[in-house]
Amino acid sequence: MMADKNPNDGSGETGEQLPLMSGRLHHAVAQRLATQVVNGSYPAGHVFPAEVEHAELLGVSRSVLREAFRMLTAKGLVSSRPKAGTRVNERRMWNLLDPDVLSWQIQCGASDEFLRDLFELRLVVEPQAAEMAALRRDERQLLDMANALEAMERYTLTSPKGRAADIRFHELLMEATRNEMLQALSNSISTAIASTTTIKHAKKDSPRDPMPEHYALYAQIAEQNPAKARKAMITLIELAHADTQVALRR
Amino acid sequence: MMADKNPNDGSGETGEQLPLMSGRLHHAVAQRLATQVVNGSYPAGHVFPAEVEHAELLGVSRSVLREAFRMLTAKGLVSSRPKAGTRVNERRMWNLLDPDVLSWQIQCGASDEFLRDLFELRLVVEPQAAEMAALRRDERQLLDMANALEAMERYTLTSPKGRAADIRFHELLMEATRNEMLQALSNSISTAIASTTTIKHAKKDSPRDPMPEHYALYAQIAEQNPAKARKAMITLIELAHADTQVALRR
DNA sequence: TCCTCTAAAAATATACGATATATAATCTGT
DNA sequence: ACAGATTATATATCGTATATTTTTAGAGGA
Repeated sequence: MMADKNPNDGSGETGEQLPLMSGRLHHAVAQRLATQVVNGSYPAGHVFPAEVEHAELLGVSRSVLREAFRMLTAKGLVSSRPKAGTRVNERRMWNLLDPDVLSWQIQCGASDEFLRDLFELRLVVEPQAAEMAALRRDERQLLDMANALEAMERYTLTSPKGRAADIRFHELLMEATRNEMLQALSNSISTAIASTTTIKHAKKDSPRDPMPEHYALYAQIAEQNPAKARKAMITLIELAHADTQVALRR
Repeated sequence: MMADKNPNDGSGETGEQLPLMSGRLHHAVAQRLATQVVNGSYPAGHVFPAEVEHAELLGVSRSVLREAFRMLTAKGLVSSRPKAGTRVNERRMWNLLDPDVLSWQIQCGASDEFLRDLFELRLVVEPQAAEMAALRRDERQLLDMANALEAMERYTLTSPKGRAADIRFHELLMEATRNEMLQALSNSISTAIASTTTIKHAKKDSPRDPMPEHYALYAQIAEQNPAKARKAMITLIELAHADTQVALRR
């Protein structure tokens, strides 16, 4: 982008390739590096080439490379010190709940343990959240949730609109808990899982209809019945988990 | 730091001041800006001055300012586009669970709702985590937990060593859940709360002895009794919450 | 000979500055 | 209301200087 004296046309001098330049360059570089860190190409402790050399290798300016590394640093993936260079942090230093880190992990072929952990976390957080939502939701939120479900049913999860409605429903549910951090947590998870949903429904074989459990959950939120809302949420998550496993298994 | 032709001596041209230069400059700038974003000095929608002007205002180079903004962007605090400038995002875009964002919020005088949300989240996550830990812990973890508690009792929470032991105990507990994301979540929260603990125990008036509930929790983990471990954890969190409230109330 | 401490050196990220270009908002004329 | 020109801005590159940390070398002592 922009000052293209030595343009990035998708092929760096040594055969390295960026995803063909969409959006900001530093973002593309960050994504590329992050992906390789997350998928283990660069294991913990790995030291990257020196800035000048590395920038040349990638075919980008040093500033761009530095800004890319700043982003990774902000997410705990790497750290850098003069003389020592920039190195990959141990996994326990990563911000695993960061939306980007989450989506990178999924892009890099989510491992079975990753998916297990993710759904386990959902099972910890969201049933409790459903309880809170049942107790604290107001009429406006309830109405919006109904609308979201209607849209979800009309467009189905095979279309982007339908998936957006699904996400919207979960967002509203979390908003109803009136706990900002719970919202942040659950939204990270949902959007991450949503990207797997795309895969899930990409397959031609018609997947199970997800509406019944959604309506069941909605009904209990409407009834302001926390215990039943919790159970409905557990059911919903377990079905989603099963679907995802089946879909990714092939 | 470093190329100091127009050095940052703690007083920018227009009276702006950085926290007197510790560590990396872009980090200091990022911290300064983030603090002001988080505490509401720059409300959502606020547009920062243009890069050149802003850099001059802060008395730093453009690269430094840009890298600082990259970090804030990575944490969802701001976003920037050509011509439109760099602006503060709405709160729901922020990565509220990011360790830095969390600690910035605490530094900027955690509001009552913030603290309420935070402990509510703990009450959602950690009792369940205690259950898992009770079921999955191994002997090594149990031994380390015992050692941590011993150190915590010996040094007490008034000393850094004692607080480190407290954190270590919680880390071990989360490690025992064998769920990386649960670890990440709980560690973010613990370290954030730990910084308030410093405040809590800075006051001279001797605070309540926190050891009994810690030992009670440990005992149930050792017994591999998930139900009782859960209850013990709930007790622990509620006591900690009460202590924190009392301490910050003055 | 071996060890410890200190000082020099080297490697590297960090920081500054000038300049060019792409991008998106705004204005302008149809 | 729409298409094109204008403009403000972030984006991107390059060159250079400096601080920081690690490594190395040397001096002194046991």
